[in-house]
Amino acid sequence: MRQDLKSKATKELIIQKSFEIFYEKGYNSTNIPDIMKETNLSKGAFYHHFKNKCDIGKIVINKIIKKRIYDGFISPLKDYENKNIPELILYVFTQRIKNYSEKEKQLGCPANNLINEIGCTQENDFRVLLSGLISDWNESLTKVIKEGVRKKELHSNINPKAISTLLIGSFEGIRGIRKVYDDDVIFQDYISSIKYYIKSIST
Amino acid sequence: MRQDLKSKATKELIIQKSFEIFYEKGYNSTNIPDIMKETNLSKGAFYHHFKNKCDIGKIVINKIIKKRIYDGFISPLKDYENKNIPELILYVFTQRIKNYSEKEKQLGCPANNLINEIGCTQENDFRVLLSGLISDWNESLTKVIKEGVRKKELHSNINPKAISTLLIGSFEGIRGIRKVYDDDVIFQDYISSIKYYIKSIST
DNA sequence: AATAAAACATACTAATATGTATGTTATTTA
DNA sequence: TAAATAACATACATATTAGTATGTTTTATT
Repeated sequence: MRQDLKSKATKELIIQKSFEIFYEKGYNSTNIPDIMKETNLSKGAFYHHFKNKCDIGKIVINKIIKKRIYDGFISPLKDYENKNIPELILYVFTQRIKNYSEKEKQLGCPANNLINEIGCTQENDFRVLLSGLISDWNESLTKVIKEGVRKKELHSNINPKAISTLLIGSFEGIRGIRKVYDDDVIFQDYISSIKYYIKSIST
Repeated sequence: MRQDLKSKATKELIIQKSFEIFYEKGYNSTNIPDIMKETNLSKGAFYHHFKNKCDIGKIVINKIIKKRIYDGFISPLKDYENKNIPELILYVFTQRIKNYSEKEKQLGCPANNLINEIGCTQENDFRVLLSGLISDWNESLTKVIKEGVRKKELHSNINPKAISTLLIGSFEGIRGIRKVYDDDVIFQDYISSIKYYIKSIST
């Protein structure tokens, strides 16, 4: 195999497996041997491609988690031109929850898990990356809410940024709390409230 | 010193210091030597009073964190007889945030930190204890919201349990997200939205 | 006062971790 | 095709940690 392709493939394998184990065990409880067992490669391979655990942590955030938030929450907001904004927002925040697998329900949101576990304890780099994820999401959602106001589908006296913050915060909070339950009651109540809430800010 | 008093005092010291270090470093990253350095006692003292780390973890939840939630969120709801319910709820969910110290802003909510870090990864005991904290809180708040409906201070067509879930979830979510920021914008937006939200469900 | 037991302290074992140093094999390049 | 280098594997040095075993001191009991 060509060396550059092989190197790239190995790197991506290690990054992907790292993400999965961080997601399942948390960042601090994951160790390099754990990761490399999953890749069927040796520790030498890891340290050939990455500096250390911190290094892979940041890369996982930038390559995997960032993309997940983009694909799941930002991208679906993009083509808001033709759609009813309140419906679009409701869809994004409830349809995903309805489609979560058992594993995703138990393990919560990868981004939120990292935010809560290492948001403030690890070096500052992590904090900046993680806040960047939320800020990107928040800005995209705020833009859509503003567009909803412009189109008179949302009340004009609302605070778009504040609403965006509440939507994102409540979503992440609920996904966290769901982790300690073994049923979907909390999700159902959340969806019920979000429906009501979005209705209340709609024209 | 009397032996039973001494024993009790030592236990309480270890529990309190454990809570503080769990809060600062997270559960998984805290080790017994870390804790005992803070108490100026030896490791032998720890294992004399507690079985292991898991044991102290559960005790910290039951003795410290449970009480914090009770004192901070449940107890203030108790004397709702004489108060306006929407105002009381708004007060509980915003006043606390305004009074948080820098440390509390950076470190987030002790309960939510544990929920997100070890909610599903550790043994089932933790999950049950942590969900119990949220359930107790949720039930107390739901009761108050129902009382608000009865007193016609809140709309009759709302879903009290769902509203309670959204309030708690958003609060915890926001406290988590705040950890990766170094300013209070996210709190201000949250407070703004919660004010608007509570107004929207009030008569 | 003598004995027992609780409250610790110290020393140690065993397991596990990170990161490095040094091999070996595959690929590239001159 | 030979030298160089990248892509790994293996072995190791070091550190850390949980938990135990066994001391010593303090308090309680008889």
